[in-house]
Amino acid sequence: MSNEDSGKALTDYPRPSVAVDVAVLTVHEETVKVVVVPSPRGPALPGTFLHPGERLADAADRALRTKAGLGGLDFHQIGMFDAPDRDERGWVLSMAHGTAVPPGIVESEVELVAVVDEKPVTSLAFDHGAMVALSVRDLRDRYASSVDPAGILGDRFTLLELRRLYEVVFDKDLPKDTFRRHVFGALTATGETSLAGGGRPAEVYRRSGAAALPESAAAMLRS
Amino acid sequence: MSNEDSGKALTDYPRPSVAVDVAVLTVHEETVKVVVVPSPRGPALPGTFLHPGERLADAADRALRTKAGLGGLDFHQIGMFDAPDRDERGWVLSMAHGTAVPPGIVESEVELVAVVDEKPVTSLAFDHGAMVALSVRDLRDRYASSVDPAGILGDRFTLLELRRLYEVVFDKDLPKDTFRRHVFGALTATGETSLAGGGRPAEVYRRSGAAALPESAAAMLRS
DNA sequence: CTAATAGTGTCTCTGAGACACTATTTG
DNA sequence: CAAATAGTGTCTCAGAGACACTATTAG
Repeated sequence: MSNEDSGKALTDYPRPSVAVDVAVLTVHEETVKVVVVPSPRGPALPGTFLHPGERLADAADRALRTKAGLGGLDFHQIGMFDAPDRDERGWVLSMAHGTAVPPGIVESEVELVAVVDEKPVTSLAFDHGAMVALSVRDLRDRYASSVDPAGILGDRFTLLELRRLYEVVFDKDLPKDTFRRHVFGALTATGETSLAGGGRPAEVYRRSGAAALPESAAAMLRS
Repeated sequence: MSNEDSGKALTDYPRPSVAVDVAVLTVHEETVKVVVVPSPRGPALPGTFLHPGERLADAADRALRTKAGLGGLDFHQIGMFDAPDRDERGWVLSMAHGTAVPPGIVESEVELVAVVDEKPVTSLAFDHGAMVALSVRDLRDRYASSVDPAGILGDRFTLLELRRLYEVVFDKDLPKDTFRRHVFGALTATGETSLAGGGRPAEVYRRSGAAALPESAAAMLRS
């Protein structure tokens, strides 16, 4: 905020309602998907109004718990959507948040909508489609500088699983040997192996610490 | 926003005041600086309360015009600051915005505070110091992918001027030949020359179109 | 054995960075 | 002329990407 508006007191202006909406992204069946919930205007992102004195991230958490059965995620602010006519019910600002989760923790009755080319394939209520688009870009930015920071794969995974995840997130094929050399420094081998592939067992890795990727990895991922 | 909160109407909740604050960055005398204005709590970013039905960017523009004599800039949302106790006068959320300007357009009576290591050297009111820090990071992100997108140098400049600007923004020395090869593709020669240096005249360039930099430039700039 | 997948040695070629040389001005 | 700055040719070395080979499983 600021110094006061030359004599205007805080209460002099009508205030907007402030809401939060959350784009919960995941990767399932080789596709980026987003959690949506039913609303009178069709599928929408889970959201809620901010309660008095509440933090935005707490409101986001509350919305996710009550509407999608998801709790304890960490949110990123994506952008404040402030078109005065974005909600016919009145003046409502909404802070869009983004997060990502492993597909397994989304309950089966929660609906997932595929996201292709940064756009949900089903059109969403309000300006929620634009929120999803920005969330996907944010996801890419974060995945370009760190190995699976949202833990979509959980804490143990093979290089094949990791590469498939990155191919879906960045929507491009990635060569296995080059990919391996780019991410290897950010991983720690667990000693375990996985036979999921059907051929030679794959080493199982976990993220090392922050799992930071070199700048060169971002160049590879963004083409 | 979202589907309504199960029966709660829009007016049922007390609403926060919503403010905007703007970190106007510039580069002057080899230093990143930020525009501050006086406030009862000491130097603060220019800001104001959002008027009914107003867009955040319009409020930001209004704050800058009335408090710093700057208009028509383009703003980037930096983050919503929402600590319930961030303003003792009440519950005030503030959307921090960032922008950058050529030093020449800042009127001489407007105060500039140097920003070192992403922190203003003078402590600012409220959480404005944190807003400045985030704005500097945003500035770096934007300058890493495009040539002087905010036009701090105006539309014509020599490579020396451009390199000095980037050295200040990224706080590191940049080799002249390597720097030149990284940015050259994003520039168009004007045919004019500048004698500002005192030696051989320097070619004057302008940004070509979007002036997008290659990914490799980001790697150089971020070390 | 074959098929399938995992992992790596190695080659090539690009290009980033360093160095130094040439070019063009002022005094 | 010397001094200062601008611009570039060239060398080297790292490393990205491609290819192909070896490794380890199942059947």
